[in-house]
Amino acid sequence: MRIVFMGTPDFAVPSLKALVEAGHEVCGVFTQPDKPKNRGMKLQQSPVKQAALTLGLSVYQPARMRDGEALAILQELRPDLIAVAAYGKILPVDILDLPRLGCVNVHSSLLPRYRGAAPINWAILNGEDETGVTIMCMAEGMDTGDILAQAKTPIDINENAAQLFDRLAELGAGLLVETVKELETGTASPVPQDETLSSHAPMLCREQSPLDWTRTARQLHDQVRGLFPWPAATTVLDGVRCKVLRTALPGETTSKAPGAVLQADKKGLRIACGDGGALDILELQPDGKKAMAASAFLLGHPVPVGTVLTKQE
RNA sequence: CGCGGGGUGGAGCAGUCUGGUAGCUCAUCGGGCUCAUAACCCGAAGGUCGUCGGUUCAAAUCCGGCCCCCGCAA
Repeated sequence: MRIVFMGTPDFAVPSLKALVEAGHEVCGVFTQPDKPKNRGMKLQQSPVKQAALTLGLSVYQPARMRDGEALAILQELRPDLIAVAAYGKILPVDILDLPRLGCVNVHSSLLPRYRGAAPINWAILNGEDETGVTIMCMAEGMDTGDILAQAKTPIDINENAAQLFDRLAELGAGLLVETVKELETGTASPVPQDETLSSHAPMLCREQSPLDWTRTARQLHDQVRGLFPWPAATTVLDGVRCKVLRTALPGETTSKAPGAVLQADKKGLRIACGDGGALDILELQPDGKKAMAASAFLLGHPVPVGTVLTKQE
């Protein structure tokens, strides 16, 4: 089948590779234009672009989808299907209607729940114990199209967003290939989404980073793994802002005030939380430094037991 | 030239402003204590202070070039 693939970040790469490996003719890959990013503002290619070039595929990077140029390219490519995974651009109707078999999207949640930009993170932030991927027909609304296929997966209590990202990217890639096969044979059966169950997962922002120790131990743990690796949960230790990269729930209860340091030595760093629970900080990253074990940080930064951490904006 | 922090024994830091014996905590090794120990006590090993050059009687420290790591912003 002739397929145009549209995607940008790492999440989309497995889907692109899977389509190629399944023997489909990926006649074009759309991805966001190279943008100046990172330290030094160097021009950076998207992960999908890099993968596409490695695979020897044609790459297109239109700045706009609505000015007719993108449509002209697609008319030239004459795809049977457009497969989209985290492309980052809204497709206008004339593009959605172009391919014979339409446009399908890989979305990393169990729609209609967690529509939007950051479904994986929000699933963890909300303490979900299950999530999944959805392949859907693309419609004009944000992630509102009919569902073609879904696959569920449990979320481990200690799994972070980056790990779940990787797993869902693979899960989505496999499901995409299966669904494309069904579309090819005409056995696909689209099911409308139940609007009453829909929820939204907006883009993450830095304001979500500071840990508020009056929250429950579980909520704080979810915040740490849900925001990993970006923007990451943060707290201030010995006057240094630190990203909190990995935590554990020791199951201990305490009567100490929320934010109180219960233990700070080579065995670990344990903080009292709002529900009388406690949270172990295992790994952190001070500003300007590399990630390190919490016990290593303590060797050079005294944090006396009894210190009370407060939420810092 | 987007803004900023940093590179000191294996780890995390101090020392740099105000040049003059390289220090702290932990880890490691040896010994001791103990029913025992990741605990405690005693002792030891381990560093051309990122790199190249300059100034100086003397440079981790002052000056200049280069390499590398990281945060912010996008």
